[in-house]
Amino acid sequence: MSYADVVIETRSDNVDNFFTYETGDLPGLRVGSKVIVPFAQERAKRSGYVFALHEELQPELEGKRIRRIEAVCEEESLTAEAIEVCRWMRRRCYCRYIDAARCFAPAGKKPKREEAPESSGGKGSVGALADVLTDSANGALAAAPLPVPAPPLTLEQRRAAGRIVSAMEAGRSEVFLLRGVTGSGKTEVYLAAAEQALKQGRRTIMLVPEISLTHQTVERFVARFGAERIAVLHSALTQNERYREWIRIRGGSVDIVIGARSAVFAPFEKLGLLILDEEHEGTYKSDMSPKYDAVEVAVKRAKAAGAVAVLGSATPSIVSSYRARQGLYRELVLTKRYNTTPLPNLTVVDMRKELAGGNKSVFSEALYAAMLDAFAARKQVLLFLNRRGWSSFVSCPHCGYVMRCERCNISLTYHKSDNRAVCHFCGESRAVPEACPSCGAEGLRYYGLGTEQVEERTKEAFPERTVARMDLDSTKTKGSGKKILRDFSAGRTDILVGTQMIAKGLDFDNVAVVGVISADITLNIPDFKSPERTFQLITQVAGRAGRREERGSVYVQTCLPEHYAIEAARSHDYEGFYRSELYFRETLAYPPYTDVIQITVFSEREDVCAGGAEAARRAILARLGEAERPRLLGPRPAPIAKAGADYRYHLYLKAEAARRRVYEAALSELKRKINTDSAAGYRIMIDVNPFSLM
DNA sequence: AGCACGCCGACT
DNA sequence: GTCGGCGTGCTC
Repeated sequence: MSYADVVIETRSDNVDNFFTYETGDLPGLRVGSKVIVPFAQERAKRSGYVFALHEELQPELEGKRIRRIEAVCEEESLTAEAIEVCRWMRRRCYCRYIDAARCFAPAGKKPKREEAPESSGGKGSVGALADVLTDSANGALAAAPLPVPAPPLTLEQRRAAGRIVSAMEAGRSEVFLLRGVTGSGKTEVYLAAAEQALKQGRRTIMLVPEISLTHQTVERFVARFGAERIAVLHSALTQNERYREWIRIRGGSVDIVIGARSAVFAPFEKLGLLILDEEHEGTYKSDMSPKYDAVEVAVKRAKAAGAVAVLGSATPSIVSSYRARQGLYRELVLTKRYNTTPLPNLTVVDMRKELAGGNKSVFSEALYAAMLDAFAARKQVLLFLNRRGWSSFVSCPHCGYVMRCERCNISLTYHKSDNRAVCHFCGESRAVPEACPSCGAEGLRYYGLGTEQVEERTKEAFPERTVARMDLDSTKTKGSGKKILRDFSAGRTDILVGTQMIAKGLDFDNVAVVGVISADITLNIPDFKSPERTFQLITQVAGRAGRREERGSVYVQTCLPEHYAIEAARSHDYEGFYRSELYFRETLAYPPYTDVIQITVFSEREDVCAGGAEAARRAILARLGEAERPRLLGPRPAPIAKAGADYRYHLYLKAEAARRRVYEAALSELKRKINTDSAAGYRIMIDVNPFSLM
């Protein structure tokens, strides 16, 4: 007799194990098969996935009723390699088998009625792709692009591509970390690798942080390989289109999938290559359950599929660089800019000195002068500030009262456009009171800069120039973001003020000056990743200055000019930054030396929640030992994100990377115990290395 | 005794 | 999650 271990489709937290069924003599049944099975006393049949096959019945099941698999659904079945990744995801993400399997399962809904088969591709691929490209900022579009041959590569590019290609030729499953300064031609290396995969009859997954900001990369893949064999997965696809694309990819008529985070689960059978562009980007971390990191999934999937992974960035994450230097990844470096444009000249301006010298304006003297020069030369200027709104907090100058969100306990940002104080965490807003609610004094004051205010100050300082602003608020209506970028690209705007939205991926030809209005905002966020983010953001936004043969200039305004992140960004010194940062990470027990595990306890009742969090803390110490005490932080109440949400408490555990399995065993057991205890009144969630510690 | 209701736990 | 089993307690 032959048996299959099946993971059943269910929403319940209680059911996260294998159920053994007789296979009967179903043709095509294998690990990964989607199957239809009877379950419990239910009338309706359930679906599930085969995780293992065996000939002998497990001894503990002797005497139990063993039922039979009713059918196999071949067209929605997964690969054995996907199942292997699911087993890993369950441990790493503290999710259930079925949650991991659902990531690999067809996205979207099966169309109700089968439509007549469309000729080549269908709207899901080429048509929708054209939509994305025509909507793009620069408007360039490729209707039926003809394959473009590869341009000659530089020596560095050839070397990097050569090492990837030879690993692929030899069938070695390796991970490459490709560090290349902005403009060094990483995309050509990706294309060379994809060409090799194609030559070997294997498929490629290309991940980008956000599809709408990466149309240029997409266009180059389409130009090189043609649209018919490429599927672009993007948010504009409908549920039906999504399903059709999944089937099309699985059916083998696609060689290359390009998409955001979730495309890492694309249902390829002969996967040969995974590319992650801008691998340091936070968008690779899922914000929904299961909270996977697409970089980790890609590395795991490459190993399971015997494929090669290429992680590319100008500023690789500290974790990835560390792994490379531990020998887990091969490091490839591109130091020269493709078109020999020199790196921009970066000046750090000490804003304390400006203030001491009587300059209270938004612009340092140096930035102001550089802007005047740029305009004289008919050039454009980008001004970057990573905070939207008018001012970062509203405070009483008499007693120090600060307006805070009642639910989230974070300070409210004043937005002048709608004259309200807004919580950037939950979105709630309030009018600013006439008098201080604390001491009764009249006249609350606005402190700290936001893009709204920078825009207004810029208009005041340069009244003869046109100024536009691009941030979450100015791009809320559909198409407005694209219009802002089009106007700037076409030269109809002289100055573009914006948040990190303007730092990424966009290529402008005529920008001579980039001003970072205040680098301190990102630097002062109380999160261990803030120096890393600051270094990456400055490096990225600096990459927008100067194109072609002209050298751009960048002015970084800060009150902390001696900070190592600022200093390293100034001298384009990735190595120096890496060394300093690694030292702090080791001293303070942060990644890559540990995993920061966020444990969220939630309940309808605050006292139950607080009690549950305390109980969880004690259970962790009991299970993992008192030695963990200094690595276990909290519990403390979490900011509440949305109306009607449960009360939430956070615990953080800095878990030694070397003992990962020990933590996985202990915490998954704890989670299961609590979440299946119907009397507990609270539940827990676990997020490994969360995007933010808020 | 007969039945409604709610909680518990198994589901292969 | 879902359903049946079973214990409790009310009603006839």
